[in-house]
Amino acid sequence: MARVSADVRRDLLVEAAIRVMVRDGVARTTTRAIVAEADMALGAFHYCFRSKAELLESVIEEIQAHTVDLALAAFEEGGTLEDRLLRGIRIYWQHVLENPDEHRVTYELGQFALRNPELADVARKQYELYIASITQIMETLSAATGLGWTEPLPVLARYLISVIDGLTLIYLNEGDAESTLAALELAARHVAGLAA
Amino acid sequence: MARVSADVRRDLLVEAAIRVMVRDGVARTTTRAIVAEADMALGAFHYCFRSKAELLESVIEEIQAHTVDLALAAFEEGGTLEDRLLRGIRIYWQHVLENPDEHRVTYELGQFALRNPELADVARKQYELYIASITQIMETLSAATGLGWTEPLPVLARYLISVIDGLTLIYLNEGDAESTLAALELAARHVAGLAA
DNA sequence: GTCTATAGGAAGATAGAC
DNA sequence: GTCTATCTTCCTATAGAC
Repeated sequence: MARVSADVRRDLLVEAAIRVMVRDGVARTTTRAIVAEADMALGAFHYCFRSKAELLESVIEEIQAHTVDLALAAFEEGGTLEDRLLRGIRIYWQHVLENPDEHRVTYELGQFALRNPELADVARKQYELYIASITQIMETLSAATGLGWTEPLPVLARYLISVIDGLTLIYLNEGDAESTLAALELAARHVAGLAA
Repeated sequence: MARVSADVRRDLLVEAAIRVMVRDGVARTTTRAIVAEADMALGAFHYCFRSKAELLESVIEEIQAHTVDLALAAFEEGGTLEDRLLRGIRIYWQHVLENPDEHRVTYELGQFALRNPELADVARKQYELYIASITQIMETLSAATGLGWTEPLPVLARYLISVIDGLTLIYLNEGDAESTLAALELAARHVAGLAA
């Protein structure tokens, strides 16, 4: 590859890594597979990143930003609180149906990071960010509709994330899209009923 | 090690593998680490199991049986439907608090298995078994209290599993035991309210 | 059945010519 | 900055003596 700044190569490698992860799984995403996907020489890897862990940190941050942006966008627009909640859930669900492997990577990366001392902090921050984002969404929803929540927000936020996470995981493992979506909507209506 | 039948060695290796997984994670559970934990020679591995995948299959089945037994036991004994549901949830939660790494292994194994062609079937069956077990528990609960469910059982079963799975995952990643248990009880009471 | 020794390969990381 | 060649380590699996 002709002369390209190391900064640009960093981005190219992060994107290539994500493609490999989505296609082959995190465990098979080796430095060799990444540089092959990015069409670079193996040696290029280590003057762009000090180590593989450093690349993974960038990958996690990239996916994080992408996910949070998607989530915030999904709950935009008006309607009753229940409408907005249901609409957000359906947009999310559509994304899962269309990109199941992308979501699988999220879980794999989380677990991989937690087992790696160099990445454990990043993994914990990932979840904290998700919780903060959902909390923010729920605050926006209640403010926009003038309602309050009958349960503490930290509890509601964890409840909603867990349902979304858990149902996604079930769907990825078992594949019954219909029952899973029905369960998701059941939970969304439950949460909507907790606003008063 | 003195002369021991290959069958006994199989069991010893499965148990050793589980200990290593709980301690070090699935990714670091190599054949070498397993035989070391079981205090056997490396060569012993391959006249007990044809391959590492064959051992992993046994590990998954062992953990499966153990988990289902625990779940069924947790929902025994009498009381109202809500009492029994809450009691079962709390017994489960106690187990998570006391054995977090054991639960982490469940998720890791599931994902590892799904990415491995030789184990993908086993992984799918694992989830089907969990769904069937929860379905059975919910049928027992409604029969014992003379109530029916206002939502289809396949939906309720997936909902309950997802909340349990999702909240466990959040707790393992983030560690707020209090909010997580509160969210778990919120879901349990919601489910109890769906019986009529 | 049981062990030691080793094959055969893939991983992350580096050295050093250009 | 860029590449090829290579170091070192660790993996699964097997061969073959006892």
